[in-house]
Order: sequence, then structure tokens, then C-alpha cells
Amino acid sequence: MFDEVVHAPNRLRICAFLDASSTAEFSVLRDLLGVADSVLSKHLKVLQDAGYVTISKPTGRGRVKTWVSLTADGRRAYAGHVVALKALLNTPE
Amino acid sequence: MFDEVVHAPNRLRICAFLDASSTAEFSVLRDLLGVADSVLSKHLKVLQDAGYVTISKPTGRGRVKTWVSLTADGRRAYAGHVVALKALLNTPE
DNA sequence: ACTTTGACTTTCCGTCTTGGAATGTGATTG
DNA sequence: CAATCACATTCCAAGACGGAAAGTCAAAGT
Repeated sequence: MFDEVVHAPNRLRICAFLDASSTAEFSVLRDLLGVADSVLSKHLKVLQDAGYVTISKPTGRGRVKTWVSLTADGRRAYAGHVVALKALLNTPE
Repeated sequence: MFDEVVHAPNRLRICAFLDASSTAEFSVLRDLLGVADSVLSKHLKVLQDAGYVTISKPTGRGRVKTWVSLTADGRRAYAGHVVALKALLNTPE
């Protein structure tokens, strides 16, 4: 019930942020984590391969920016992980 | 505020358990995690080197068993980590 | 007293993860 | 068409993890 994909510190932050904001720009996430582009890119790939996020590059006017959002599966996985975490943290025995 | 020493899945379980039980036997922790002796031993060493747990081997009657407990520092570190986690998980924005 | 156990501890080893830097790529702007 | 932006990949090196095997050392057994 402990999702390793979600539990890694940086990915947990990404998921928490996305869960709260529905969608976010690549650069915002990168600055949030304070890591290099390559690092965020790889984390997003892990999440994407797990089917937890979708990545879109709306090719409208201006530069191509990347937007990330949680998929239904991702939201479920994150929610489940949060439940598991809270259960562990609150064990009052 | 995110403590890597505490955040690793298995060590988080160890800390959560110890936080709730004040002291625990080696074998109990090993079974709780479902890992090999060597693995638990190494995790305990990490926690010990961080000053988060104390290990005692009461040499009374019977076999020598190992008991583990959180130190004040360990309890503080764990509590702080829990606070950081909850803050992250509950971010409502 | 000496060998055998029990209960870990260390070492060995292979795999996986993580991170940054360098490089590559495709679209966009000058 | 060259330069640039926004990422994606590749390249590397450092650690983290885990299990198995070997090492330790006190307590039991004989």
C-alpha cells in the first residue's frame, strides 16, 4: 500500500502540488523542487510511465510550455499513499 | 525540514513503531518490516549514527537480545518529519 | 573447558536511484 | 537561417538497498 513511485521526496512534492492545483507548469515545478531541468524531467517520466501524470505541450502562440496534471490513476495512487502515511503516522499504540 | 534519514520507508516504519512503543526487540522490528537481519541491522545503524536511536543489549539471564528505543533527538526528528509531511499532505491550495 | 547456538553485525556484491552536467531536439524568434 | 528557448536524453559518479555469506561474541550444552 506504500507507493514507491509516489513516496520519493521530490515526487511526493510534485504529487502534493498537482493534487492541489490540478495542473502546473514545468518551470514552476522545477523551481518548487529546486532541481535541474533534467532532474524534473526524469521524475516526470517516472510518474508518466506509471500512468500518474499526463503531459501536454499546448502549441498555441508563444513558446511551447509543458503542463503537467495528475491522471485519475495518479490521484488515486496519491490519495492511497496519503491514507497509508497518515495511518502509519497516527498509530497511537 | 524533510529528514532523509527518517523518510526512507523502512526507517519511517521503525520510527513510527518506536514512537508508539518506546522500546522494541530486534526480532519484532525485523518481522514488522519483513526483511533480513542484515537489513534491519543496517537501518538501525543509520538511525544510531544519526543519534536517533539507542541500542541496548541487557546481558542479564538468557540470550542476549537487542532492544531499540528512540532518543530524545530521534523523537524530535520524527515529530518534525511528521509535521512536515502532514503540512505537505494537507496543503489545501 | 570446549564446542555449539543464538542473535546479531559486517562484508561482499549486484542492482537501482538520484542528481548534475553535457548534449540533443524541435519549435520559435530575431 | 542562425540563435534561443524549453525540455528530453545521455553520460557519469555517488549513494542507497537488499540479500547472502561470513564474522563476533556471549550463553548453552555436554
